[in-house]
Amino acid sequence: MAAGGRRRGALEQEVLGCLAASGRPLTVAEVLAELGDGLAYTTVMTALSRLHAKGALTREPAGRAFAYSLPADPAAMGASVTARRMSRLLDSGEDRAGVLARFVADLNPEDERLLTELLTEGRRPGGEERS
Amino acid sequence: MAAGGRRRGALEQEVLGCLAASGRPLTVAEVLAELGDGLAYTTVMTALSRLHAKGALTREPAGRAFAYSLPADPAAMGASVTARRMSRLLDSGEDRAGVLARFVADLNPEDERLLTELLTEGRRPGGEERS
DNA sequence: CAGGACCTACTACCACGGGTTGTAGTGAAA
DNA sequence: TTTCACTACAACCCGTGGTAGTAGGTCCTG
Repeated sequence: MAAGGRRRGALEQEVLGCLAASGRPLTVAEVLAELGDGLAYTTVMTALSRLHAKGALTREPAGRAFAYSLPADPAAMGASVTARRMSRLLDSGEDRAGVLARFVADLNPEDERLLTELLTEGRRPGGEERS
Repeated sequence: MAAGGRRRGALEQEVLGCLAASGRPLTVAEVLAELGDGLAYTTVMTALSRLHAKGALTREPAGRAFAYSLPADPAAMGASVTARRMSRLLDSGEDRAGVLARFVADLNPEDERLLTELLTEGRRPGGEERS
């Protein structure tokens, strides 16, 4: 980060603000134009891509670009980010089944009920891209 | 950490080594005696307690002390640590159900099958203390 | 058709700060 | 005296986030 660059998280917050103000999916180029800070295209692209990778944004193809948007339910962003982090932890280990077994063992009965429902009735949160 | 203290992770490794060499659960005092480094009781106690808190060790009451031991299957330590980290992530959020729903949505069919089994047949890894 | 614009994935470097770990004291209880 | 939970401080370092270039591919225009 060169002198004069943003504080940690500041760019991401600006990007999120753009998307919230827009109310429709935006491509990297559109966000870049909105920010108007002389940033490199790839800086904004990386920010959007990272936000998507950590579950904070959804994206859909728009021509040969991607258009990024906030989750349908913005309040769900936190849940999505946390879930993705959990998934990454699960992926980082070697004994996947062992991890899952222990994770489940620590759940409370309410959680178990919910999971059972989700797994048996195939309910899924909708509208999010599967990577 | 005062000058001459251990590198990060070294104390934990020594403690784990004690437990592995012993082959039976050890109390803080016993580990302290084994290490024999002039450490404060509470230093060793904190190390053991933290290892337990992150899922690396199990413990059982031994009088008014706790006796710590490696998991029954030492290979399972990694899985236990990862599972605990996942649990802590889940606990850190606000929308528990939303997190779980999204986490499950990202699982592969094999994982789902396993989870379904665990949840419906009540299988649990045995011998570990529930906190 | 060639060149430029646009886009992505990949890569890389740097700053930073939050989480982890070593160390240990205190207070209360047994 | 021993033990635990709680608390606290300092050092460290890994993951995160800002920044941006490169390579390869697609599309559009002159």
